[in-house]
Amino acid sequence: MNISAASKAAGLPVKTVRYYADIGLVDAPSRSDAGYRTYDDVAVAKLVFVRRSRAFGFGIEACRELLSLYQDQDRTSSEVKRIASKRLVEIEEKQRELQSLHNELAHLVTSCRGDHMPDCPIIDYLG
Amino acid sequence: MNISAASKAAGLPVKTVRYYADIGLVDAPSRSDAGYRTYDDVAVAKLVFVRRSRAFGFGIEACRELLSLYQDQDRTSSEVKRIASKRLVEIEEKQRELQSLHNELAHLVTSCRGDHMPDCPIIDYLG
DNA sequence: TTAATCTCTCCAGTAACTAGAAGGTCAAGG
DNA sequence: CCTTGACCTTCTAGTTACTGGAGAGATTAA
Repeated sequence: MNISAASKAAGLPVKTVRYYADIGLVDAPSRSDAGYRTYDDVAVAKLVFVRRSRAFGFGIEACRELLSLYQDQDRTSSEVKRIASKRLVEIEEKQRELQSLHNELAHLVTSCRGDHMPDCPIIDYLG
Repeated sequence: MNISAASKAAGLPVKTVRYYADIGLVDAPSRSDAGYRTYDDVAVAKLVFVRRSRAFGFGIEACRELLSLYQDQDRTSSEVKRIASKRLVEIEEKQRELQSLHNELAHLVTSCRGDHMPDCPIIDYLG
């Protein structure tokens, strides 16, 4: 498989596939005589794993840890759970943050008449 | 006022105060004989305005627009409301995204036993 | 053969700062 | 007068996770 086939199979842009090997997140693929990267199903599976992990918002370093656990037959589920729980806490923190932003901003937007006059509670609040 | 006093008054790091002038978000301050930046209350008020806008998650370009409306006696509140509403929509989109992430991840974390065994629904889901 | 489509590497840019280095300035104390 | 420490200056580079593009070589189909 050349890179574009692997890219399609993994659901990642070609550039990203190359990037993940560049930073050592996945193994550097073997090369054809012409220097083309060649991928097999195992390599693609790892790329898919990373894509799904990234979709949960895990950072590259967390993906690195998860991927290593994925490949480790002797892993314990507690290690995985610890990493996932940490991400969950981050998500919850972000949710609270956004909720509070939303409350405030929604209030301001509602109270702004949005007409041709300059008076505006949003600007007043910011200034 | 030198930069550190302005920074404290505005509630922004010194580096950020310099940065905002570098990118033309706020006016370049006047300089003392020695080349020190000097700030007055008006300049500080604008920095505070930017800090509050950024706290709502407005991007630099949005801050630029808001700041210009702030200083424009002939603004209409509808322009302000349009920008704020746009941000509100972004926040809501992000909230939905996080909610769905949270649902999925919380489910996985709950169903993972987190013990010394390798079996793990989180890893299974990712792989 | 030739044109289209891959692929390669390398460089630069994105958002919004932040860290640090090297060096000039200022006010207070001895 | 001198020093010490806090402050200021500019400049470069790093952060996250890619993404875009240039220039050049490889492969494939007609």
